[in-house]
Amino acid sequence: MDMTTDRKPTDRRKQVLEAAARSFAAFGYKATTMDQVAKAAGVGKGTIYTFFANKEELFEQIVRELIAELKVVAERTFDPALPFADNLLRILQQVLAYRDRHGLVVKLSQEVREFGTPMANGGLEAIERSIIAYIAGHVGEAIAKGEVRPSDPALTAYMMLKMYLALTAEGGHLHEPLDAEQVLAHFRFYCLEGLAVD
Amino acid sequence: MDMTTDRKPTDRRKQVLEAAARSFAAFGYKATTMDQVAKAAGVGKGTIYTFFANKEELFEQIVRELIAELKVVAERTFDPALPFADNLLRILQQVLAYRDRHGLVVKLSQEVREFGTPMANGGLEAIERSIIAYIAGHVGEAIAKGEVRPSDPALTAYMMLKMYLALTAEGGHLHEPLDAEQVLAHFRFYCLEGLAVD
DNA sequence: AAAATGACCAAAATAACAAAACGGTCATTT
DNA sequence: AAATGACCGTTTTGTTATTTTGGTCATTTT
Repeated sequence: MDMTTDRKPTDRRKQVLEAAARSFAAFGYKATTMDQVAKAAGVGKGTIYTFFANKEELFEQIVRELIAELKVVAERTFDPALPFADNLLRILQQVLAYRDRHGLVVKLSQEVREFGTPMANGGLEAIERSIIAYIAGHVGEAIAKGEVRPSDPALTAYMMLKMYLALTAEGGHLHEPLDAEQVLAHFRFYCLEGLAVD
Repeated sequence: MDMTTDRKPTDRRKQVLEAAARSFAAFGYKATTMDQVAKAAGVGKGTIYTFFANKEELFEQIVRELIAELKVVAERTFDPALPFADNLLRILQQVLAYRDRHGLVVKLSQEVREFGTPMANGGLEAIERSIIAYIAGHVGEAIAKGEVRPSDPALTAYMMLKMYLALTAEGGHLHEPLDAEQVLAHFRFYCLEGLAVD
């Protein structure tokens, strides 16, 4: 019997997790207090500590759940019938769009920019690492199938994410923003085809 | 007669510039005071304001000088006989190495990380923009000569810088550091040749 | 007369201190 | 046995006093 997924009449653990998820997304890591989470979850503060050793572990669990959601989005987007490049573009687009619309990620990004909260930064890095690891898996498969030239899958996945982000958000004031179509076209150009003449 | 380059027995303007350059490099923008610069330059504080309207203009002049130095390094590295790809790699390597060894850039980077000083950030962005603009010029020429496939030179230069930085510094904890040779090989692979199979 | 200066000022940064809020514990209650 | 909230040492925040800073300008120096 799995004690973590079990639905009791009053599932206090789930209540805590849901209240914490809402609070971290609304106020960020630093401004979320354990008293607040306890009140929102309708449990005593001490109860939280029967499930989670401390605030950090509670937060890490919330981040783990978000990463699992991202994986679901990615798996739903992946189509084995499509060529690697199309899957890559579709997955990057879907996963990053989901990520950027997710309240928790938006709030944590703001918190890192504004206060540099180490925990918030750690959470965002964990999310980024999981995206890279997921892409790296597909890159590895594509290499095995001979769809792309051999390389270190992890490094290639990292470079792809960085390039995609450079074309979309991060560029900021250094180049005028590109619409979705332009981003896809440029990503194909820079990352897949290369600049060299034939 | 050029009053700015003229060498008088006591060239106060130059004294101020040199003292300011040393101070900004040693203490950053915020922690450099005008009293300190005046003392180090051996002039009265009021004298600084006969040459520069305020602290910001003095700082901007120092940054302009650094950018000019970077341009000299780049021009010295550029070899018209070499193919575009080789020049690009050499220039990126030389310019970024010079930049990263320059006390002012190192200190300003630390200041931005630690305090987010807007002026320090603005200075670093000006340096980055000037590097991109310089590379863009060479990209434009390479396109005209048919050495690389057509594209927006400014965007391409921006992407090249981002990729190079992703392979060297910025990667940080997300991939193990690569030595100079590996960086060059990977940069060629990702940026110039592309991932697509022939 | 022109250039240079440093005492001076309002505004901003910092230090010092008091008060409030925080994460985490545990004796007590349910 | 599970849940709780009053409680505790520590950290964070709010407040005020003090210092420092960028910039000016009447005076001095050249």
